[in-house]
Amino acid sequence: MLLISKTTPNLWVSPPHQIHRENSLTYPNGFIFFRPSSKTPLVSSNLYHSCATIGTSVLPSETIDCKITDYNIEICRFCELGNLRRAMELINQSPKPDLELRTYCSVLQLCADLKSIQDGRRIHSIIQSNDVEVDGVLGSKLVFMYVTCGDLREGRRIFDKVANEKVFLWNLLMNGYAKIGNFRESLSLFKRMRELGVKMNSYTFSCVMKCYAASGSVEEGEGVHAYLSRLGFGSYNTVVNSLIAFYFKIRRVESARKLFDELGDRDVISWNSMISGYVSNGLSEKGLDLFEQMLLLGINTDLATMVSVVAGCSNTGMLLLGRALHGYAIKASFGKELTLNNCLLDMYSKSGNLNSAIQVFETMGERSVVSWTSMIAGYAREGLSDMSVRLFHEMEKEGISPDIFTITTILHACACTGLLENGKDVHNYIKENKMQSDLFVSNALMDMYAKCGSMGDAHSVFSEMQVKDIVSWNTMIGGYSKNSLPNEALNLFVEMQYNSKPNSITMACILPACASLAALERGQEIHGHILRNGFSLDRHVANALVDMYLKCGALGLARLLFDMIPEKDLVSWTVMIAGYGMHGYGSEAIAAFNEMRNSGIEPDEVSFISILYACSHSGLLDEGWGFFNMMRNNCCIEPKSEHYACIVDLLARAGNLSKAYKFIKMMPIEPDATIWGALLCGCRIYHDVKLAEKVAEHVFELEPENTGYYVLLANIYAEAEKWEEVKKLRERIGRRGLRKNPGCSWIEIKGKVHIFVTGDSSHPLANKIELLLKKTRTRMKEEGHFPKMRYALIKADDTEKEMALCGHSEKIAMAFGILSLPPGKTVRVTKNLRVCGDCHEMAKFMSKMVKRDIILRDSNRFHHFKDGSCSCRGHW
DNA sequence: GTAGGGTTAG
Repeated sequence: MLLISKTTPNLWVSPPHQIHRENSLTYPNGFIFFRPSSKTPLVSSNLYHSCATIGTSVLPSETIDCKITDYNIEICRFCELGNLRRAMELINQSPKPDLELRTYCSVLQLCADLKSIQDGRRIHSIIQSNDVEVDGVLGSKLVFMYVTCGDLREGRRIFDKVANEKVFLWNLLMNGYAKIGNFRESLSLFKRMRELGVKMNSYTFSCVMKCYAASGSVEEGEGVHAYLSRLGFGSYNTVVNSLIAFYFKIRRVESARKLFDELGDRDVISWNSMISGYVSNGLSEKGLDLFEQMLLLGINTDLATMVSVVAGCSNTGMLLLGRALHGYAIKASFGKELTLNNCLLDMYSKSGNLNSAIQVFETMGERSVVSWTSMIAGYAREGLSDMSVRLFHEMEKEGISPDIFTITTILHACACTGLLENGKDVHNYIKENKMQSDLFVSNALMDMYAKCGSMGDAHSVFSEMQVKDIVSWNTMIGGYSKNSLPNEALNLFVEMQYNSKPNSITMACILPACASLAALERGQEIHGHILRNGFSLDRHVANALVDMYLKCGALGLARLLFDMIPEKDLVSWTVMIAGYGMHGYGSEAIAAFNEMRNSGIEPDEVSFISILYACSHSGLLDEGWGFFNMMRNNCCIEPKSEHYACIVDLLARAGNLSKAYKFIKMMPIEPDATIWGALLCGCRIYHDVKLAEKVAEHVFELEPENTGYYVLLANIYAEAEKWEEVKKLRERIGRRGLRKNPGCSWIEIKGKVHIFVTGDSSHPLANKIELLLKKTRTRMKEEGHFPKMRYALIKADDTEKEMALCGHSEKIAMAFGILSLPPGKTVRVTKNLRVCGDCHEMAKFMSKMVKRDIILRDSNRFHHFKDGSCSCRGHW
């Protein structure tokens, strides 16, 4: 037996005797589905058109006698037969003053039925030229004709003139406005009705509730609900159906359910409203349960049922049921229905069956903008953004104009794979078609620029937006955070609070900014905000908090928060493992990794990067190799350049420089600058100038603009006192017009960030800082620690070198921290580059001398200095 | 003579 429903499987596969055979279809796989009702819009409108055509053929024009005595009777006869062409011909032939009111009415009715606005206008002008008074029944007919044919403006003009008390016309206009999305006008007509005391009916209330649902007006909607109940319309199923849709729209699922439960005569629309309501409120399972009940109760289903159920299938990943419905739809001749095909296409693409989606797309007869958009989204979902872009151009060639959904989808596709140039083309399209006023479009545009790393462009979109919502702010803040512009992120976060109330997503966006600055106090402030607003239950927020504390050096606090996460996901574990790694707790990282696997969570490629880095920061060579092999052999994850870089790093740090070199040469992928860079770092640690030169050439070729690598090689030369080579390299950097990224360190004290650059003497406490550093140096010498001259990097005598060493920014920041913070408080310093060896020595000594912990975060990892030693144990 | 439910998204 085949199971589709997880909840009540046996109900889906009923034995044949339990159902009404004449009303069902049985499939070889055991599925049984009821036939839908025959009511489909397509069939009924076709039927109408066929009748009109028959009218023409039965009464060809030759059979009409030219000597007609009563034109009115003849015209009305043609109208009854639906032959508008002949009716119009006769009107043109007839002596105008003879035409009667009922004749005008009949022709106008037919014009409305056949949606022939030209003929309708012609009749209107005949009426005007004959000076017939437009009032009462004729006025109504004209309004009816214009509104039905889509000329709402002219219909409204006549409506206002004839001052109608007929509820039918009010309803007609209200619905006309609702259909074109002008809910405000529709509702203002409703208010006018109330003022004038026009007697309302169920049509009025259905329309009004639809408008409130669309505009999301909660209080007004509830008010009208109470009003219509008082008037006794609370039991009309058309009214209740629209109330159900209203409550689902404002996400009051329980209220909708209650109305449905209390509704006496439910029809297929009531059921469909419930199913689609559940599906669009993220409760697809409940929607599918109702569908099941519908089948069991033998209630007819129609196209709309199919559409909602297919949408429910794609949300719950119940592809098996979806496929069965697809087969059924074809047999029930829904196979050509555009909406259903769009739904099926979306279902296949969301469930990862791009090929099935393509098949639906290729075979569907009619394609709308929705079909194209779903297909573009489908390719983007699979990471095939190039295909998305291609399809976008193709649809334009086919004459289908992209709408705002298409635009946001194609922007998302560009964002996913960093297609900045294509994204800019879309931006031009947006400008040409004046779509930038749409909030979704502008938000997607900013997101695209942010993901492509172009924050300048993102900001110009942001600043030009007339209306911003919370998504706009979050996108910008998150963009700055991810693009290493934490100060911009924090500034914008402050500005945001004057305009919009932050939500949990804002928190997850701003925390990485605190993390990258190691701004612990700012981070703690935001943590307070999170607690006060109850955002701590959000998974993303909880993970971002742990990450922030880890990167601010508060490992213990981070672990505490990590332990408090009730359901740790892959991200939580990966963050924690990486945290242990950067703090030098390799074995704890390994323990966490194993704990994660024991709890049933399988590592992905990112968690392997974390664990491999943890191994390299603790010098755990064998363990690192173990994880690298586990990844390839047990987890079948193909290593990427980051993983190879970790292994090179591990080998190089352990001193296996030539092995690392051979490893790079044997890699199945082309090594990038990071991989060679890892080996270059190793060359520095083991002072291998010869290999360094060879490696550096690879690096310079791959990333000629990255000054960090030139500086690294310059340092290797300087440490070997090859001053001539240092000079040459400096010249080479100068020729390329490159400037060295200046080293700087910062420390946060009482919420204020103090930044120091190399040789900084601008600080008010500069003298005291210098004094403390000199005192420390003297004490160090007394105890036999001499300055590491090779780190001075300039050719000078020892006194000058000593002075240059003292000027390193991390030393100044540490000394300032010791002077400014109360005794016993941990000094936390962050540096944008790697810590220098001499500073590292001095930090160890200082921690013992002034009896306090110093935590230094450099660009690579954390160093906890305590009682004269460092947590890195030389692995850095 | 009118209506109520149906697909695409940040």
